Amino acid sequence: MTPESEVATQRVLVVDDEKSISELITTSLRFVGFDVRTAATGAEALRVAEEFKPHALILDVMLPDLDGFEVCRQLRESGQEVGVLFLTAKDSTDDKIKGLTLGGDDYVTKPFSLEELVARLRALLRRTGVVLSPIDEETIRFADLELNEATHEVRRAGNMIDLSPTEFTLLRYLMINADRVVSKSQILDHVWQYDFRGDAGIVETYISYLRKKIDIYSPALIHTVRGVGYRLRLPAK
Amino acid sequence: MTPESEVATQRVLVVDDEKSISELITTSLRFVGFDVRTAATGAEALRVAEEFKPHALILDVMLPDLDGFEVCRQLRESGQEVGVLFLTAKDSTDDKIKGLTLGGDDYVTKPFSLEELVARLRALLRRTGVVLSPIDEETIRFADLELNEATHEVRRAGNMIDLSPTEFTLLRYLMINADRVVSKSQILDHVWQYDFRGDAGIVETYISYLRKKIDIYSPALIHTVRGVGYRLRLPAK
DNA sequence: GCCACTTCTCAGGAAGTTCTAAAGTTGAGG
DNA sequence: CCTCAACTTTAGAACTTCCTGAGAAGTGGC
Repeated sequence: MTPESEVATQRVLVVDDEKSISELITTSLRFVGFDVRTAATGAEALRVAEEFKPHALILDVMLPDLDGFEVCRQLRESGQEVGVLFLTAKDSTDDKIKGLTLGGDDYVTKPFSLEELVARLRALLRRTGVVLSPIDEETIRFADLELNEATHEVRRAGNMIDLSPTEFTLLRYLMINADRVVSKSQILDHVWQYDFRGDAGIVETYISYLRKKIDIYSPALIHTVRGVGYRLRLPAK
Repeated sequence: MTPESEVATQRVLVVDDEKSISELITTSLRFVGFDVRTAATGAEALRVAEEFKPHALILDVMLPDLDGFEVCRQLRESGQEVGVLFLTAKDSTDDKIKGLTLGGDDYVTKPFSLEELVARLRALLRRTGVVLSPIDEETIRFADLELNEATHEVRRAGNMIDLSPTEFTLLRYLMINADRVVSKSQILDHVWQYDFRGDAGIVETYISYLRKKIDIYSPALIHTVRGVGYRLRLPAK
C-alpha cells in the first residue's frame, strides 16, 4: 500500500473485538490516508459513530454484545447514512449475509488480504457516493494494461486476460505501485491473507503465472530486481 | 557516513539488548545527524519513548521482556505516531515476521550493513511524513549520475545502468559522500554487513566493477587517492 | 460425486552475485 | 629510471536467488 494525498479525508470506523485484527486494519487504513477510529463492542460503535460521523464502517458481524447487523440497523434508524463493510467468518452460513450487496453494503470473509479489504472499502465508498479522491477510480491503468475493479476485468492492449483472484490482487498491487520496487515480503504482507504461514517463495510462483498471462505480449512489464523485489515498468530508453 | 546539516533534527530510538549492535547503530546515526536515544528492554523503550517522542524506532524483535511487536502495539495504542524499523534474524522462522511492512513500517535482517539501515530508515521517515532534510529525496544526484532509491534505477547521462545490490549500495555511499575521500575501511564498515570477515581488497574489486559500468562514460567520476581511499568528483577545471 | 480450477509446496536447473586469489599495471620516492 | 607498495583487473569457485514445471490438496459448480 502506498501513501496517497487524499483530497479530503474519509472517515472509517473499525469495529472488531479482536485487538490484533482491528490494529492490522487500522494501521493499513491510516497509512493509505483514512481517518480511522476503532470500537470493540456494538454499544461503543454506536457511541463513537454518533460524534465521529464516519463515511464507512468496517464491522465484524460477531461482537460480544449486539451483532453487526443490529449495530447497522440502529445506526441507520438514527438517520446516519453510512456504508458498511461486514467482516464474517468464512464458513458463516448466516442468511443475513445475503442481500448485503443490495443495500450498497458488502462483506469480506476472514481471513482477508489487506489489498482486498482496502479495494472493497474504496468500492463501497464509491457506491455510496463518498468520493473524495481521484484515486478512487474503477480502472487502474499502466502502459497498455487496464484493470477494472468493478468488473474484475483485465486487458492488455485491449485483449481480455483471465486471472485467478490471487493473480488479480497481485497485479493490482503491482499496478498501484507501478515503477517502484516492491519486495517479496511486502507483496506477501499485502496480497496474501494475514494468516498465510508459507514463505515468500509463493510470490515467485505467482509472478511466473502472471508473466505467462500478461507478458506474452511485449514489451514485458514485470521486471525482477535481483535481491530486492519486483517492479512494473516500461522498458528503459 | 558523513555529518550533514539537517534542517531540524530527527529523533530515533534504538532498542536492542545487544550492546555492540545498539552502539554500532547509535554511533552511525549520530554521525549522520540524528538525535538518538537507546533502550535495552521493551519496558525501557516505552518509558523513554514517552518523553523522547521519537520520529522513528529501530526495534529488535527479540527482546528480553516484551517482544518488539508488543512494544510497537503498546506505543501505537498510547497514540504515538511512529514509524518502526524492525531488526530480525535472517533465518527467523517466527510466524510473527508477517505484516511487518504494513503501515509504512519495514524490517532489516541481521546482519545488516549500515548504509542499508540508514537508507531504510530514511525511506521510512519519508513515508511516515517526517521529512526534515533535503537529503531525504528518493533520487540522489551527482554530476550526470542519478540513483533512485524507490525504483533502484541508476543512470549516467540518462543511460540506464544495471547494478548488483552491493554495487548499488557502494555507489550510493560514494554519492552521499561525493567530493570527499572515503577510505577502504570506511567503505567496508558502511557498505558491507557488519559481520564481514574478509579484507578490504574486496573494495578494490567492487570499485573496478563499478568503473566498468559507470566510468565507461567520460569524464571518469571515481578517482583513486593513493594511500588514502576513493573519491567521487568531477575533474578540476 | 466428478471435473475444472485454484492454491500451494517442492525441487532441479538457470542465472546472477559475491568473494578470493593471483597476475598485471601504475606511480612516487629514492 | 628502478623498485616496491598500492592499486587494478580478471578468472573462476562457491554461493544465492530466481524461474518453472509437476503434482498434491483443497474448493466450488453442476
